[in-house]
Amino acid sequence: MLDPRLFRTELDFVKAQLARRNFAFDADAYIALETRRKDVQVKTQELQNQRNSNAKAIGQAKAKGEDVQPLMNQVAALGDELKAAETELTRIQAEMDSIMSGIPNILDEAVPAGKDEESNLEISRWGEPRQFDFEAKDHVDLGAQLKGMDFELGAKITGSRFVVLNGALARLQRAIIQLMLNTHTEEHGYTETYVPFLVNADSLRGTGQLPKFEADLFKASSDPDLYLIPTAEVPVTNIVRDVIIEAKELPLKFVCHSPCFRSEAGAYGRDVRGMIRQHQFEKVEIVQIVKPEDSARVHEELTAHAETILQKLNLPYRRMLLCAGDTGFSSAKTYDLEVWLPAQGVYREISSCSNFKDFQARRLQARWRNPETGKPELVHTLNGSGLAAGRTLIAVMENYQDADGRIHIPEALLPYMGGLTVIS
RNA sequence: GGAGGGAUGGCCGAGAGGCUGAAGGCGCUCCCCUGCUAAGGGAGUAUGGGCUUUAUCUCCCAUCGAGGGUUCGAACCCCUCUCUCUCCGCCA
Repeated sequence: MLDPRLFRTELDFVKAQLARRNFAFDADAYIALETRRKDVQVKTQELQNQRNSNAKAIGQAKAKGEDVQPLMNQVAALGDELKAAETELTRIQAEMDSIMSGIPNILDEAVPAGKDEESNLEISRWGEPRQFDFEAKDHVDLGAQLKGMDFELGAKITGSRFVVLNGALARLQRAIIQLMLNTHTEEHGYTETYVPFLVNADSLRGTGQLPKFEADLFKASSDPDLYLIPTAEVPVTNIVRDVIIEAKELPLKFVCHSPCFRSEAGAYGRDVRGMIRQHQFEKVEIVQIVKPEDSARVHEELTAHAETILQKLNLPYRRMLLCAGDTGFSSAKTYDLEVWLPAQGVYREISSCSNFKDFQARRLQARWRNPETGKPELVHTLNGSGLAAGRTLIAVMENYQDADGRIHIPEALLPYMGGLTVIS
């Protein structure tokens, strides 16, 4: 959610910024509605004021034992008018709320123009893609050969885009998760959290998935509606919903491993092969709640925390700054980390690290008490995958394969593999 | 799943149709007192919104778990929902 004051005072700026995202914003309609809101709100509050002072006068007259009938007659007409005004105000506010909650965040100045991933900007590159003296297999072939990755079984049990991992590959994924959790807690100062994987609609509104992106979510048929989390970002960031945090508590740093569930209706036809795009996958998420002045610096740090995992696994990657058209709805600035996948010879997204600034915080009413003003002010929220575990599994398999299709365990994972050094 | 109790400010807790945005206590902040510590005295201490060119104060509106209703007037009465506690049942 953007600051409504920004719309009142700097409408041209807002229009220009939203245009960068190709977001069509009907400023005239907005102004008309806002003008109406102001009129109706002022009128409503005046009527409420009248009602309150009338009621008070009646109360006082009654206490003195005076006849209240003349006063009662006087206020009789007020009720209907007030009710009508209140109804109208509620309707207008709901309409404005619906418009506001559909407007994306304003992009950081550093975000390059562009309509899709073609315009993303490469910031840095780490590691050298390994030269293979044989034809590198992709994770699907490797997984089948090792009898540790079964998509048909996933389809039988549930449906398409689900997988069953078995034996050493299942353990390898767990080892990857362990490495990530231990690194972020022990080296980067994050607090490990365990959260619900089903969340209510308020939580999804808080982080920006609702109302616009319901089609991407799995909804449980319960009363009230609950949704499977698309990322741990949702429950973890909602820890601070409706909370005023003391300045000395900041920054809050959480790391959370969770399964993620994405319906992604309409995504069929893209990345159909293998574990790249599944309805369910494992991810380790890092989240920070910070003072506004710190968020730009923390965004760099948090991205570096995710990069640490790739470096420990010695996986070549590059850091991309997403362009305007590719940056998510709630984000002001996003870095994607893309890992090298040798079978396809491409870099593929394995982490997305975003600075939401106060966009989520405003929806969440997540605030801190600024000691300088003594007032509650919005915090900034950030998060990043640190990393997507399923895709990390793929990357390890493909980058650490040998000519026989065996997987050599990266050194950083050896402590978690119970003595296993090669999966064959 | 069944029966019953509860939800009020940072915390505890009074309040049972009108002068209650809310007694009292604790905590916190500032001031006074004090050689230091302790004790004591005084003042302040919810959030969102509106109006205003902006800011601050005053002012106005809303909020006592959430949403409806009754009423001139609701923390208080009625209905629905959520959460929570106790007991019973079931259970990893």
